[in-house]
Amino acid sequence: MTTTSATIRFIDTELASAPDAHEELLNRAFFALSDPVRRTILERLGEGAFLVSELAAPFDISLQAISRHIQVLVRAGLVQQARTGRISTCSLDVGPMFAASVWVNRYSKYWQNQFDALAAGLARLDKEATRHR
Amino acid sequence: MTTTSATIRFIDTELASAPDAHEELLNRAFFALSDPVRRTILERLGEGAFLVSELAAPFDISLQAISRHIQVLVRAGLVQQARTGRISTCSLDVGPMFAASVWVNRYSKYWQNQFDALAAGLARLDKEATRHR
DNA sequence: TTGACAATCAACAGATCAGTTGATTATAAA
DNA sequence: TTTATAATCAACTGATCTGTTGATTGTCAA
Repeated sequence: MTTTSATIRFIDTELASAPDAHEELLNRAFFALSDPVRRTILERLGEGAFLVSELAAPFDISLQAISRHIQVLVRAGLVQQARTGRISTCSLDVGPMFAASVWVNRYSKYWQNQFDALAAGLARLDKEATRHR
Repeated sequence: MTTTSATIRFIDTELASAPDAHEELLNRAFFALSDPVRRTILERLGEGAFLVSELAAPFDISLQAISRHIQVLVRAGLVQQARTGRISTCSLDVGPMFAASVWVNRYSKYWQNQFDALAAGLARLDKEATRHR
């Protein structure tokens, strides 16, 4: 390593003091994942660390726009930035992605038995409809 | 079953004709998941089928707002609605959620070796920095 | 020192989002 | 038939998103 680099970690005091910080991070993680440009950036970062300008190169939009996309990813905790002088190295932090995966995967069990749940729900609604009659 | 019910499936012709329909569905699924109200609705639907008014009851916002939240979920393919008369039964469709899970879980392998990737990326950047010198 | 480069900041325009209230449609009940 | 209910539609407001261009900061190179 030629230069010391201070890792920039996003510290959101408002977020840290909130009672449901985890939920807010889920909001940001899912929102960050809802844009194809940001997903492509994440895919790229899966291969290793890249500069902002390198990440921006494949896209037709301005460097400033890409910089702000990266800021969204940083605020979601998905990406870390380490500035060394004038360059900023971006790398993946899959922690929040793991949290998103955990949330989504709670539904995988319903994948096989959703018909049972649907049937049960319909039966309950039928009973309610009868009660109203 | 007391009444025949026509299952309403969202057919987006613009989406169907697009070359990257799958990517657009991912956009919508992740965006739909980025709101805590919509996630709560999905959690509830994991237990079975519910009416729109039942889903709206726990929230402090208007029924119209909840109705539009559900529309977002339907457009993402996460929820199906079956109208029988004046009532609309909502149920879960975990297909797009499964797709989102697949996308996210591609990164689980980087969870263990991200340090190697980061190290490799930094080494490459070091080489590039040397080349520029 | 001067100039080029990486990256971010700032201000703006257009689009979308999330909530509201009021009107409307369609069914069930009195 | 009249009335109440379930749900959506329509129009509006304030906030947020995404892109742009122009200016600014900080570092490296000539």
